[in-house]
Amino acid sequence: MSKYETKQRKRLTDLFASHADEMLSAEQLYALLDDKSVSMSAIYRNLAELESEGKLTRLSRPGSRSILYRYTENENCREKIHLSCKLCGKTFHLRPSETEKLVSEVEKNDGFLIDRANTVLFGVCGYCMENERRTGVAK
Amino acid sequence: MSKYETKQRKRLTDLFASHADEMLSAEQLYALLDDKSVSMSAIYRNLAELESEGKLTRLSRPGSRSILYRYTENENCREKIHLSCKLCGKTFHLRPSETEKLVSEVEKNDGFLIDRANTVLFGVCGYCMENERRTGVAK
DNA sequence: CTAGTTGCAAAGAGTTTGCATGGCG
DNA sequence: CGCCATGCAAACTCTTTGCAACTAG
Repeated sequence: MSKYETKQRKRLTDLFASHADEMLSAEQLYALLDDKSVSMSAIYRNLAELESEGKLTRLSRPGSRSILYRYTENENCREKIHLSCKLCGKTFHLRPSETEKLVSEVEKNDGFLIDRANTVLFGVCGYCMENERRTGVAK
Repeated sequence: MSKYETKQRKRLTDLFASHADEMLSAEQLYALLDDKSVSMSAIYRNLAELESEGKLTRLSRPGSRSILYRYTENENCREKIHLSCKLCGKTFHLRPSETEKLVSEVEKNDGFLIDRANTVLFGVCGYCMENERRTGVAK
C-alpha cells in the first residue's frame, strides 16, 4: 500500500482516469506524459502498486509482446467485459445485459466463473469492418 | 513457408498436436522436450513460421509476461472460444451453442465481429472453485 | 526528521538475429 | 550438391531491482 501521494503517482492516476477504458503499455503511458515528469521505473513501480491495490488490471493483446494495463478503479469499468478491436485498438464495453447473460450461462452450464476484468473479446469493430469493405481488404 | 520437413519441426508439431488446446510458452515447449532435441532458437523460428501459416495462435495470459501459443491446425480448435482457469491454467472449450450465440449476438447488437481463435475467457474453473471452497480460500 | 519514493544505471527475463555449420531433398 | 534450417552466441526489448538522493507528511 502506498503511503505518500507523490507528484508522480498523482500524475499517473490522473492519466489513467482519463484513459479508463484503454489498454495501455508502460511505454504508451510514458509517451502520454509529454513533460516526462515520471521516470520509467516510477511508472513500473506505480503500476505494480496500483495492480496490487486492485485498481489496475494487467492484460495483453494477442500478438503484442508488451504487458498492457487497464484502469479499473471505478466499478463501472471493473464489472464490464471489454471488446477490443485488433485493427484500430479501440476498446468498447460489452452491453451489461449481454455480459450478465454470458457470465451466468457459463457459470451455470460449464461451472466456470468468468473474471470480467481480465476477459477481453478480441475481434474487429464496426468501423474497421466498414473500412475494410470500402477499401476492399480481404474479409 | 517452410520448405523442409526437419526433425525439429516434426518434433514440435507432434508436440503441439498432443497439446492442441493448451496455451504454452516457448519455455514450456522446451521443457516438454525431455531430450532437448530442438534448440530455443529453432523453437522460436518454428513458432513464428507456424503462426504465419495460420496454424498457431499467439496469445497471453493476464499477469504472465511471456507469449503463449495455441495450436489451431484443426478447425475444431480454431472455431472454439476457450475458457482458461487463472488458478490451474487448464483450458476448456466454451460449448458450441454458447459460442455461436455469443458471436452472433455481439455481431448483431454491437457490430463487433469476435475472433474466436484469439479470444479467451479467463476465470476460475469448477475444480478450482470446489477446491477453494474446501480449503477455505477467500472467494 | 525519517521512512517511502524517485531516478539512474545495471541486472534480468524473454525473444530475435547473424553467421557458420549441418541436413533435407 | 544447393539451399534452407539449425545451433550458438550476441543483440535487443521490455521489465525489475539496487542504491543514493530527494521529498511528503
